[in-house]
Amino acid sequence: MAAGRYHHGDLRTALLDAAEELIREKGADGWSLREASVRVGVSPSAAYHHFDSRDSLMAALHERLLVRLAERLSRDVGRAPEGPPRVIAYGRSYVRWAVEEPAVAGLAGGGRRAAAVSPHPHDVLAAELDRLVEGGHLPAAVRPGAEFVVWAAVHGLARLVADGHMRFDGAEDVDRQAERVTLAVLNGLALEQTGDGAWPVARSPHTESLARARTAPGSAPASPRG
Amino acid sequence: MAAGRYHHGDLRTALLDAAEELIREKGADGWSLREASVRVGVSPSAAYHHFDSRDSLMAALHERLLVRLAERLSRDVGRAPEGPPRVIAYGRSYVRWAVEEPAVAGLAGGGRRAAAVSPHPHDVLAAELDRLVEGGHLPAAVRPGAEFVVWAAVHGLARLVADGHMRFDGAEDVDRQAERVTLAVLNGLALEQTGDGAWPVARSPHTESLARARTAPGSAPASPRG
DNA sequence: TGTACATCAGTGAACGCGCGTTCACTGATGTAC
DNA sequence: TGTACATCAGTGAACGCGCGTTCACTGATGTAC
Repeated sequence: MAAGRYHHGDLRTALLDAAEELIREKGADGWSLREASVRVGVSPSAAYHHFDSRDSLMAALHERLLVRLAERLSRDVGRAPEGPPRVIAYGRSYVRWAVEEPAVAGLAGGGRRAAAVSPHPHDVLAAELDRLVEGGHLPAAVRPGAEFVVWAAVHGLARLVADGHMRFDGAEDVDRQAERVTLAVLNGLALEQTGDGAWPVARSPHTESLARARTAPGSAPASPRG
Repeated sequence: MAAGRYHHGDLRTALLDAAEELIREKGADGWSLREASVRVGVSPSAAYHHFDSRDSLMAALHERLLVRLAERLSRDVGRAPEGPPRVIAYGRSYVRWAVEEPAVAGLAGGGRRAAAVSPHPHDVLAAELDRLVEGGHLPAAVRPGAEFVVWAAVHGLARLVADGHMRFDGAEDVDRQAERVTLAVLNGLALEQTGDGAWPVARSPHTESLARARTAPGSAPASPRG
């Protein structure tokens, strides 16, 4: 909209869109500030009124993608019936996303650390596992850290399929594999005999920023419930 | 060795070593033909007597890393007692590798497809699952495609830890998480009620090249048992 | 409603950089006789 | 054992490229009066 105007209107968003599009077309490293600028129809220096650097555009894009993934996951989980099927829907949704947008998912999975963003994929999964415990589908004793077990399994399948290391005949078979993996992990978790030492519980940039916000609520950079 | 000689002796290997070292230092994309050449002490054009292009050096390096991983996995699996502990050792070994060499593991896990190489990580895992069935630790009915379930789980943990998305206090906790994930998947697989439709079985570049070799044994580009 | 002016969000030329790759070349090696 | 010569594996200069970033600038916007 509004082509030919001197002021773009929402160049920040437009640049993020262009970068995302380029990533979709050419892979996670296939975009540049210059090319995104060209695509938006703006000079390469214009971006610097909205981002400090290429890296900070990247970080902003990463946050956007994370939120979008989380929204997609909640939507799909919300449509599933109560109990294990909800977590299975999570797995299916996560893997589908990676299959549909392999390069974008590669970015999101890359070496970049996520800010405290809301909604966050981790929170969506954690909430579902809590429900599973409440509903009596998962022993409370195995709950600590369980989201990191499910995440690992689901993420691994997503990446392997997205990178072409694992191939299936059609999207339905990918769905079924996602179901198999998620269900196996869920059933395996339910079987754990948890002694006193239990298992270690991972931390992630996201859980740590939540913990930080809990410790010093006033200075939280972005509240978990926006 | 033999510095100052006009002919290097084994420039091909030296370039692969330098590229690997650079990747270890600066990440999977942090190396260039030029910088590797400088490090070896050779002009940037010398590489072209050994590789067609930057990409073909990358492919050669990728093969080397895959073989090295497979050797490491077999070694660690071989040291474990019979039964499930062997597969758990596989998971632990795979994840340790990713933690110790995150950038290198990132390369190996990247968008690149593996050639038919021997030994291959897939074969090591598949053989262990076969043993599990033989030993009565896993129902034969769930065996088809089981390696792709275990692989997904283990690979996901490896990548998440390597990328800093999941953090633990020390290597021991990473080991334990690898054990937890692998064991959960194994137990979950054992519980599967397999109907007639069963689950889809994935293919990978490696399994496909094995299948190709089986179909036309004469023309196999690289035999699975060198 | 009209004007002055600060601020905002663009332009476009230029910078230095490191890259993969090519080319004509040359020094070292090894084989044939 | 010695020489001629093909082949192999280097050199180093040059290429064109696209990149992120900077700079002095200018056009558009919006606020104060």
